[in-house]
Amino acid sequence: MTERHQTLQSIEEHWQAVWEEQKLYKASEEPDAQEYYCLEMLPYPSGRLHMGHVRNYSIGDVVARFKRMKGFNVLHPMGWDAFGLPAENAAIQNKIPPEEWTQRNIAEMRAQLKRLGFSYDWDREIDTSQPEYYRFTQWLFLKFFERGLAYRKRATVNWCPSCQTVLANEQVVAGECERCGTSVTSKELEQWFFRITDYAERLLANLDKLEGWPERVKTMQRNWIGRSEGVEIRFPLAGRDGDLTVFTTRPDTLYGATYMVVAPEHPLVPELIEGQPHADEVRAFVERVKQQDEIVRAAEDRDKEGIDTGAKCINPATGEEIPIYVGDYVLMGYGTGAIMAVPAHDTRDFAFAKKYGLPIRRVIAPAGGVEGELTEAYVDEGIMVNSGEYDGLPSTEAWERIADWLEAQGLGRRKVQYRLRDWLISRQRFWGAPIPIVYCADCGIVPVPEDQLPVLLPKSAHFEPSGRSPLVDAPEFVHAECPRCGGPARRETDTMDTFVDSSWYFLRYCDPRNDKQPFAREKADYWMGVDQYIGGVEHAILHLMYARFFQMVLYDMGLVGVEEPFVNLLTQGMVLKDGAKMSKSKGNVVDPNHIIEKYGADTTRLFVLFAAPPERDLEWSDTGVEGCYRFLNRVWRLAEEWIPKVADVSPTGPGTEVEGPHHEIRGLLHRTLAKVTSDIERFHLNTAISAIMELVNGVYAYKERPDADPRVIREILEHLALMLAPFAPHLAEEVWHRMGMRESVHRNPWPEVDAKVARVDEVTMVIQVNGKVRSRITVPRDLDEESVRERALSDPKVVEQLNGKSVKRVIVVPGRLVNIVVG
RNA sequence: GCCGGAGUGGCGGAAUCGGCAGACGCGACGGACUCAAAAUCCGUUGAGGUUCACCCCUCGUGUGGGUUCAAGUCCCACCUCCGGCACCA
Repeated sequence: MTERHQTLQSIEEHWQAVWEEQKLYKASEEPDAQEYYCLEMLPYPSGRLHMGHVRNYSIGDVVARFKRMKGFNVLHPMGWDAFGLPAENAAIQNKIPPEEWTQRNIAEMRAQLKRLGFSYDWDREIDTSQPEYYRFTQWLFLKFFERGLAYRKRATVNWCPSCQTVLANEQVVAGECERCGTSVTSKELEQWFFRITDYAERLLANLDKLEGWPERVKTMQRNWIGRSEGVEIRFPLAGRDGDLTVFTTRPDTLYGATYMVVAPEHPLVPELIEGQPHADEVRAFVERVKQQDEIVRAAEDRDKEGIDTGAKCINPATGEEIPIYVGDYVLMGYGTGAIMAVPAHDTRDFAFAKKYGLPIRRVIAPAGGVEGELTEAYVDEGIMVNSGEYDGLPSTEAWERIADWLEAQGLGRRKVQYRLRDWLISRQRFWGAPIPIVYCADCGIVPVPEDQLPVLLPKSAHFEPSGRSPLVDAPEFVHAECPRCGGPARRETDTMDTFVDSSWYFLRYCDPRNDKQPFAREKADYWMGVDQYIGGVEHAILHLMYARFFQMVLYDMGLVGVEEPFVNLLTQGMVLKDGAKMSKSKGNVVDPNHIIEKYGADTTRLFVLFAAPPERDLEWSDTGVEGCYRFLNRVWRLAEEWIPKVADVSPTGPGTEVEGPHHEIRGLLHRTLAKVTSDIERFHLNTAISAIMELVNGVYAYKERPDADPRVIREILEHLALMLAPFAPHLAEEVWHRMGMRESVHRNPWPEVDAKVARVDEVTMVIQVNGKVRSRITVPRDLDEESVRERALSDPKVVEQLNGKSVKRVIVVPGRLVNIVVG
């Protein structure tokens, strides 16, 4: 093993050097060529690549190399999502500046990517933490600000006590910090937001147009956006002015609203309890609920709690006075923070009404009629009852009629409600793009003028976590001059969420060295949208929705010509070991470096492509890697043995006729080529590889024939190099050159299938009797149905099976099977 | 609870349209080469049955029904696992 291993190693490093020197993968805008933008999600420079990266980038590299050979002008870039917390944590722990730590990691990981031989255009490499990049992140912030899409407000926000910063809703997963897993608490703070909710409808509607996206991801985004149609209804307060507005998706149940519930944080609460006998108790309850953790309050099977405010309002449909409760199951963050409670037809209201002895009135009867007392809420559609003039109507119709009536009375209006919240983008951290804003005592919030960008991060800062940005303690950063009045001013010390950086990087790749603009429109027009985007499904909501939002805003600003950034999306599965995701805490991490060292880049890549289809999770297997290594060596030995013998031979090809076994092996070659081509196109990379393996197995048998035709073997070797090029680029290149080729195999066009050669002349057809396989016959491919039928019926095994029974029916599937139905 | 995806040999996985279930790889077993081993090459390998002299039979794709000449694939009901959302009114 060691000697051969040495050879493969030196092959890889040799070709990597050659490719780099020749800038083989450099992309430029060529108006006449068909462009293809192949993009993989850029990594965070955490230190070293993990197997998930290797898998992601191996898949992308197959696509890029294949499309290049197919004649496309391919853009295949790579860069670094280099801002982020780990760098700052490293600074705190090891006293290394974040910049230095980050650059060190980038250097390491870049070397790993190069060692794996991925076909990136390194001249387009970007680093989001460099001023050349983040000045335009800041520029885009200013544009958002100009358009009213970036704004500041005081709000209850998610706070991660460990990261010491606020988080966007999307970054809270099951009540925990997406990054570190710490339970998230809430804080009331003044923060910067992006008005993504303005785009909720478009973000949702456009999903239907994204035919190249997995249904799964689209569903996740739809759920996240959470559109629902309903009516906002004003309930007049009893015995005083004012009213309480609620949002409901069930106006048809209005007659069944027997009480109201408001969120503890609802602004009307103090007013409602003013002068009420139990005001102090209500106040105490509200305080207690507010203290509770978000997660505790949102916990699944938690008993709902509430208290009567003493205030009442009037149900506009029935004219009844109904009580107003404060309840912990109503959230201030959704709708109006108040609900009309219909216990008969809502499970939550039902539980609450039971607990506090509130009236339950059925207003919708199931189709089968009403029997007995309600034991649980009836939430389905039905026929209206106890609803005045609407009785007897189907509830769906009453929905519309009641909504009409409310609108006519000025008591309500139809409304579309979204679950999506605005994107909280400010972070109380150092290692991010500073928000380009200055606070002036006289002028207020003043944007930094474009010509003063970038707002640079100071060279040094104190990184002890304090719950506020380390920038606060960097006086040279904080002290500023007001751009408007020239007076003393204070610079914004929060930095931007790193998801802002990665929401437009794919545009920067189109024009990465532009120092005047984020990118030139014509370059973006040439390359965008991304023809194939590849990454982990964990970004289904976060990154993929933010990036879509950015693209839409930029589209509205006229900076780009397409509304959606990613035409086709492939979400790759995780890399598992022993059935679990690789993680340091489980101690099941396989370091790509070790595998590359032991087997080389080609083997490493081949294994992650072969062991599972890209979309599925991949179970790591050491012996599986061995198998791939064996296969590549098998190819290598075949080449070593035969290249000397075919050096001066011209290969068989279009127009050459060979017969018998020679024709057969050529047939296998061309059928393999057809399968590999279509398999790559539909991302069945594992079966593409297995097809090549089968071909190699076939050639191993063929080459042992005393009459093996060198011309045929030459044709096979050439095609083998071409087919392997996307999967094992180094070995393919070596074999290719050893056959005397001058140009790179990666510059060669993808070969064409010779359909005539690929076609099989004889096919084996299965003969079934009553659906059970009883025999097989070999027939000429195009034999007509009648003859097939005759041959099948006269087959000895079939005759034996028929044995006097009468043939009722014969089904012939051309080229496949015959089914004889007997009685 | 709602939404999405998946259940196939000892293991990873194949099977474009409803048409030979288990391609390819791993593992295992047997053989060749070798003084021996490694490497390599060649075979066998779903389970059970049968004089496996390679012929043949039965069963078999999570479970139970169904449609069909024919079902891993389509339909109905259910079970298990994974992912997302979850007091969203």
